[in-house]
Amino acid sequence: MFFANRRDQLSQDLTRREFAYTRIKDAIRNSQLKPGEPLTETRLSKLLGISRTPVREALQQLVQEGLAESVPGHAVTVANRTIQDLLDVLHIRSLLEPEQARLVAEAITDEQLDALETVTEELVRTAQRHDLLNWAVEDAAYHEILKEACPNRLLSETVIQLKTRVHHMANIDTHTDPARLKACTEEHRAVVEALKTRDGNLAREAMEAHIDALTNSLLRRISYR
Amino acid sequence: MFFANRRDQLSQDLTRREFAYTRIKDAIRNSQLKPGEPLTETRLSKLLGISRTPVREALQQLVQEGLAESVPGHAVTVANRTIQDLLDVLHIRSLLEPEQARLVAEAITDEQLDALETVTEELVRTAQRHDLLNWAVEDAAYHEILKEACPNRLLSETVIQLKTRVHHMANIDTHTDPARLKACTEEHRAVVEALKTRDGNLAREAMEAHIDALTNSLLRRISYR
DNA sequence: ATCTTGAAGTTTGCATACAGAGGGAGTTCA
DNA sequence: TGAACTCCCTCTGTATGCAAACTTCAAGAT
Repeated sequence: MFFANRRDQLSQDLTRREFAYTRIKDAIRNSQLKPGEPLTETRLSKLLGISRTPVREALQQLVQEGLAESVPGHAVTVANRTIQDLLDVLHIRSLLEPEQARLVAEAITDEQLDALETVTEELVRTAQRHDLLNWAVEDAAYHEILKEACPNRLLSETVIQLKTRVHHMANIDTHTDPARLKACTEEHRAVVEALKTRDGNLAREAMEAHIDALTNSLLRRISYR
Repeated sequence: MFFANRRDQLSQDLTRREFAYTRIKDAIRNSQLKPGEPLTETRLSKLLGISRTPVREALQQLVQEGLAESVPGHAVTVANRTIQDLLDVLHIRSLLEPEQARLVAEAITDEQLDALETVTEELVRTAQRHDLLNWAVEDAAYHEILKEACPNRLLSETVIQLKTRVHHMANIDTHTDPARLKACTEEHRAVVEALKTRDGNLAREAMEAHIDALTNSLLRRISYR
């Protein structure tokens, strides 16, 4: 159901809009809300126990982030992404993330490196248990650190935005394959190792290798069908 | 004033939200609304002759596009962009647009090439009159065609989004310099010429040269201060 | 059989009402 | 003089009401 736990429903320092936003977004991500499904304002507002106004604003945000689609004067629906969308995102990431890695390598602080180290260890641990949920959490933390360490914030934000756009496809993404998940984690670690040297080119190459691996894994998966 | 002309105020096939959005966006672009200025919902709704609801939604959209900023529980303000923001955008564009040009070169149709040709002629004409307003319109049309012709739509949309993010800085951008405006137009034409050959590498290089020129012009301008 | 029409019930888009948060002026107290 | 408090006013966040648009579905027309 939409709310297994009502405890955090309206925790003090969260506006109703933010509350609705995170709930609906999570529901899309874990496929409780399926692609193409109409997101009726009244239905959601009843489910969430709030009025239509904040729900409506949350939906607008989701549409702008590409997680939902809207035809004016018509119900908002959950976005129906394709494999091609995933490939498109990867293509853009292959242009942005290596450069991001390069910039980060030349600007990262020791504290940030330590933080990355910790996150990487968590990635390894969650990958071993095949704990996809927490792996994704750590992956987000990883990107968050890169964002903080990158002199070009907009670049990092763009990367994150692109990732969230197709995040609800994680199930058909490479991460369902346990072997691939571990390999992916190793690639993350390789990037961190490169960052440690503060050699921009090394970091760029490590990130390139990572995105290439993601892409190839996806392509291989497609060709199997 | 906010509305020199009331004639198109609520033209039939435009929702009030879209109406508010374009009006406020235009006002930000031409500096009728200045950076840091608070965008009070009631004030705007009175100015626009509509209620707070669609204004509020328009503001939300502007915030997500980076043209405005919002502190929760506080008025939305016009974003205060810096030269560094402009440079950051150019850096990202330098990663994306050459690749976009490459993809377009390999997929563009004859009709789209014709359309680009027409737009380019308009760019030349407006540049000669130093008609910045219409030049910007044609530039948008130019990018719109590239978007249509690019197999990776998301890539094109990302580029457009990045451009709009700093579009209201056009005044301190390179375009205030007449010579630079003409040069810029020539670079556009060079890209189109390259696209005509349908040679991906040629198009990529032409676009690279264009972004580099933009960046260098901006850097030169900064160093003068 | 297919297209048109139309009436009922949803659903969106917008307006408006209201409560609580925030900011500022003036006043009190140290 | 300056700090803190209070009252007032404005503004945001949210709820709700209402009309127009849209969907659906079935009856009627071609």
